Amino acid sequence: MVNQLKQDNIRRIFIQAAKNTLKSEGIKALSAREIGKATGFSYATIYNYFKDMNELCEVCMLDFLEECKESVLSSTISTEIKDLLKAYAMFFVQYPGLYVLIFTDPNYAGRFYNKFSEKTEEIYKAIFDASSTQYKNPHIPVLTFNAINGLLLSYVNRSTPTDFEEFMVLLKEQMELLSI
Amino acid sequence: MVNQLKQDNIRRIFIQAAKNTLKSEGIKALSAREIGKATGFSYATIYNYFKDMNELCEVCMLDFLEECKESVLSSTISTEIKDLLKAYAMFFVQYPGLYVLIFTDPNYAGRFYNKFSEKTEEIYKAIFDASSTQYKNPHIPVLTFNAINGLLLSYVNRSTPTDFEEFMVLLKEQMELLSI
DNA sequence: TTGCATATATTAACACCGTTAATTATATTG
DNA sequence: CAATATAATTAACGGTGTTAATATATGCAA
Repeated sequence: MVNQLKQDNIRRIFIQAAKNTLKSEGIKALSAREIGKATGFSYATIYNYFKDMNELCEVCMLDFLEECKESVLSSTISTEIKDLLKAYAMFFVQYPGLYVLIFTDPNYAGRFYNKFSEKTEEIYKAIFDASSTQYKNPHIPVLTFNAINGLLLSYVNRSTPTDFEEFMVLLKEQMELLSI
Repeated sequence: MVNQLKQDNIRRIFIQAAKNTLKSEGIKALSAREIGKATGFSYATIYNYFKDMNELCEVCMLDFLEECKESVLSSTISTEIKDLLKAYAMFFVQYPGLYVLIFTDPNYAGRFYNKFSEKTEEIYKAIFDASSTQYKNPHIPVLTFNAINGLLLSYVNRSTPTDFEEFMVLLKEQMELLSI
C-alpha cells in the first residue's frame, strides 16, 4: 500500500528545493548530493521519486514556464502587445539563469523538446491572445519572439548589451522597428 | 630551451582532435581522457599545453567562428544581404552542435564573452560590409541578427521548426518581413 | 501488542569527470 | 658519457550521476 499523499508531498519537497537552488545559484549548483543536504534526505532518496536528476530538473523548468506565464498575464500594465512582451522579457532578465536553463542549455533545453515547445507556444499564444491588437499575418508574432529571444540570448550569454537599462532601450527600439 | 615549433605542433594536434570531436559528437563527448585516446597522448599531457579543458575548447570555438566567417564570405552566391545571412544561418544549421556550443551553452558561450562578442561582431560587420546595400539605421542589422539567432536557437534547441526545409521557408519569410 | 510483509531510506560502491602532484621517461647540453 | 632540463605518464583527490545491497520505518493481521 503506497501513501500517495505522502509521496506527493515529499516529491514537492524535492521540487521546491531544486527550484530554490536553480533560482539562486543556477544549474551548476544543482546536484543530487546538494538537494539531499538541502532537504535532509539522503541523496539517493531522490531516485525513489524521480527517474533521474534530469526529470527533477524538467519538472522545475515546466514550473518556471508556468510562473513566467502567470507573471506576464498578471502584470496589469496594459493589454498593449509591447507591454506584454516587455513583461515576458523582464521575467527572464530578472532570472537570467532560468532563461539559460530553459532555452539555451543544450543539456536541458534540447531534452524532451516537445514538452517545452508546447509550453512556450502556450505562453506565446497567451500573450498575443491577451493583446488588444490582432495580427492577421501569423509570421509577425513568430518574428517578434525570435527577435526578443535573440536579444535575450545575446544579453544573458554574451552580456550584449552590458546592462539592464541598455537592454530595455534596445528592446524598445526593436519593437518599434517591428511596428509592435 | 623550449622548442617552440614542436610545442605549437603538438598544441595543434590537440586542437584538431578536439575540433573533430566537437563537430562529430558534440561538447558532451569532449573530455581530457577522450582527447588523450584520440591523440595517443596521456590525458594529463593536455595540461602542459592548455591551462584547462575550457581553454582548449575556447580555442576551438574561435576557430569555428573563423570557419563560419570564411564560409559566409566565400559563398559567392551574391552580395545581396539576404543571401549572406542565409549562408550564415546555413553554416550553423549544418553544425547545430557548434551553434549550441558557441552561442547557447552557458558553460562556454558565457565564458570570456568579450572574446567571442568581438569575434561575432566581426562576422556581423563583415556580412553587412560585403553586402551591396547599405543600412543607415544601425538598429536594422542588430534586429536582423537577433531574429536569425532567435530562429536558430529555437531550431537547434527546440526543433521548432522541425526540419531543414521548414527552417529555410521560415528564414525567407522573416527576411522578407524585415524588408531585407 | 507482537510479528511479519511491504515500502521506503540509507550507505557503499562503480564509473565517469577535471585537475594536480609525484614520478618516470626523454631530450638537450656541457 | 653524465648532468640537467624538459616533457609525458601514472596515481591520486574530490567531485558528479546512478545503482545494488543493506538498514530502517510503516502498515496490518493475529
